[in-house]
Amino acid sequence: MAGEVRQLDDRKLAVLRAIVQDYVGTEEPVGSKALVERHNLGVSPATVRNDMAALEEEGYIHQPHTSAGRIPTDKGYRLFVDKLAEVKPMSAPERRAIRHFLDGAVDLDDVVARTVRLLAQLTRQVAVVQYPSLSRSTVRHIELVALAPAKVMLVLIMNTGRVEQRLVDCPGTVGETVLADLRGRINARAAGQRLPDVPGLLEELPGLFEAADRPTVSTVLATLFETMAEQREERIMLAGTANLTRFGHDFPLTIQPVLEALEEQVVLLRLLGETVDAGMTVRIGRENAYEGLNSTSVVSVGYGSGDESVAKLGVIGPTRMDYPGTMGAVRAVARYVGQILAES
Amino acid sequence: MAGEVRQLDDRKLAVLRAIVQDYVGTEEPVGSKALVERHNLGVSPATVRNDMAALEEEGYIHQPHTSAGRIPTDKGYRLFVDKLAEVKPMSAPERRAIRHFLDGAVDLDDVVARTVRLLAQLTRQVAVVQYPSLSRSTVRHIELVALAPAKVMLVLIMNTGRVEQRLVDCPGTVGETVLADLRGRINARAAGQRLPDVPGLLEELPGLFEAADRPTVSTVLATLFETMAEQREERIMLAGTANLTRFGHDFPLTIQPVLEALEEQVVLLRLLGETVDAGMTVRIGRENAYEGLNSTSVVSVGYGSGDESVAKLGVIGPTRMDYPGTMGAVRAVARYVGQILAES
DNA sequence: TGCTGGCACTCGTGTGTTCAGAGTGCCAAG
DNA sequence: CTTGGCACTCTGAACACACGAGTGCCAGCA
Repeated sequence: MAGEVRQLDDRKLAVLRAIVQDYVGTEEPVGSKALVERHNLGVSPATVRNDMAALEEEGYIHQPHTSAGRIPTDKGYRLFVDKLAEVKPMSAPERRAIRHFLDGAVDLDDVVARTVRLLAQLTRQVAVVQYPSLSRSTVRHIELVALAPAKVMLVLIMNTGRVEQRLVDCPGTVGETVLADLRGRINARAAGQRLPDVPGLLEELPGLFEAADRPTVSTVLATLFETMAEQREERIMLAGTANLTRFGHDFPLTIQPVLEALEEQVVLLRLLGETVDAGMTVRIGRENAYEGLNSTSVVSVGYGSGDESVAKLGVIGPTRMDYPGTMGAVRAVARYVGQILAES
Repeated sequence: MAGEVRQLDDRKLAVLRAIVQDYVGTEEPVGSKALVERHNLGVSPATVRNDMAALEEEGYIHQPHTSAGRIPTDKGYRLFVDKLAEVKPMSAPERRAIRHFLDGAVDLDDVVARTVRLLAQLTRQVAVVQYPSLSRSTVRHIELVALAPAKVMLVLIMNTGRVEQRLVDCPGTVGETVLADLRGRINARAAGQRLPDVPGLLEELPGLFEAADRPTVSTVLATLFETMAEQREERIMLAGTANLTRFGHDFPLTIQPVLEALEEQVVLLRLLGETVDAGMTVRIGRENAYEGLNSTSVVSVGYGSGDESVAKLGVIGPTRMDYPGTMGAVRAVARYVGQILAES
């Protein structure tokens, strides 16, 4: 079976590249003649036809019917992305525009909202941005406020600027001194720690209080842990669904499952979750686990303040998309969001 | 010009009603023959034709081309909704299902999320739910927490269960006693008041403090007012966009502007804002101010805990929709959400 | 060995025509 | 005012047909 992945010579690769580029541009099957006209390959259509036959043999392209041009397959796009395309850097004016647009953000919500819109606009596709994830972020401060004799408000502030609050009904009256003590101890241990580590660090805390106060302490802690756990089911923001209308000819069939997928936060989260931490991830067509997205490609990447990624963002579009341009836009936006987060 | 709105006799109205019902069901222009067959009108097709001619004359129906059936116009739907249709109450099992589904909600976000999903599912259309509006809601409690010598956290809790928080950078160090004093005075005046009224009530507050503390007090108040004002630009939740695929034949053209509208929170807010406070509002086709929604109808209603509405919800669908059913679902959901909010 | 031009063949698309059916408007009679 | 009848209109489906784009194959040439 050594021939399975036969070596393709340079010209065949060039032909594949040209096919992808043309098809992405015209949205129509591309034939040998048009190909040599538009790209100067230096050979005749007949030669190209031979190469095309070979490419089809290997499963990189495919023709809808005899006597039609060729269309790249998922496998063809894959090869294109892996070997034949380079991420197209944004132009200086584009970079400036991105920077400027994101700089205007006033808070975390606004950063995410602007990012997702920007990404949708730049790529003219559906953009998805995950809120900076709690499980990756660390505790900046935890505040406890007595609102009533047996009611405490719990506020959790994270390094990403995100704030979560919860009302706690305590089993008994809570003294201000106990509360202050608890607040101090919690912050001493938890501040600066990653959320998932916090429960372990606070385990022994109830034991340090008098028996009478223990139920209260436990209740507060339980709520705190619950808040952290709940929030790990993270939020996502979406934009550019109107771009789906430019999807293709066989509209309703393609678009409906996509719209359904987009409404399911869980699906989107899993989608982004598949992003490899290190670099940009491209999932093409059937490579996507969710079958509603089998005719789409997902380009995603992690972003974060500093060097580690706290969340992910990406775009969803037809497999027939401009990969270099899309990847360039996604990378650029991720980079700038990271900077913005680092600054604030 | 007395003839402009000529009186239509009962049978003509019955014919209009039948046309609307049939067209909504079949999505196809309805002719005189089919009409007498499906509804027992007790007259012949020829008679119906005469009535149809009259209805067309008055602008209630319209035929796409000669020798085609009739389609209701916006004006026809309007008459149907106003005079010919009754809101169709939900069945007992449906009501139970709604109740049960909403009862599972754990917090405000969850209530809104469940509501919007439920509404989309019940009506098989796009559902829109506005978060309980701050401008209508009242202050339950305002909390000030000293986080650092010159940093105060401001927490605003509303009767809807919504909580907003803001960090305040004070011009100078803030004493705990001053803070406690301020907290007390703010709550004494603002608690139970409607958000828009609060600034007026706290106007004179800085004057009650010593000159040294006034800058701090002013800063805190300014932030508080800002928070309230900012939040008045309210949030909206959306579901059921996948239902747009069932929109019609001439797909992309119709759906794109709708998707665009749905992405603009501002548009949606204005849309819901047009809801008349008292009862259910139905905007049909061109009655909608936003032209992207000219071929859709919007059914909306206010909801709230107790008797006054704190926010609005509704659905967006094709003008060719089942008005009685949709209105029934919208009304029922609004009612139950109100109950849930009142209970919690 | 590999490229090229030529050639026959395939097949989808667009155009034109026909035909049936649904629906209408009008009219005269009940 | 209602009804049955009738001639007319128009759409949509079905069909035929020609066109052209595109292919595969082959023989010749570097």
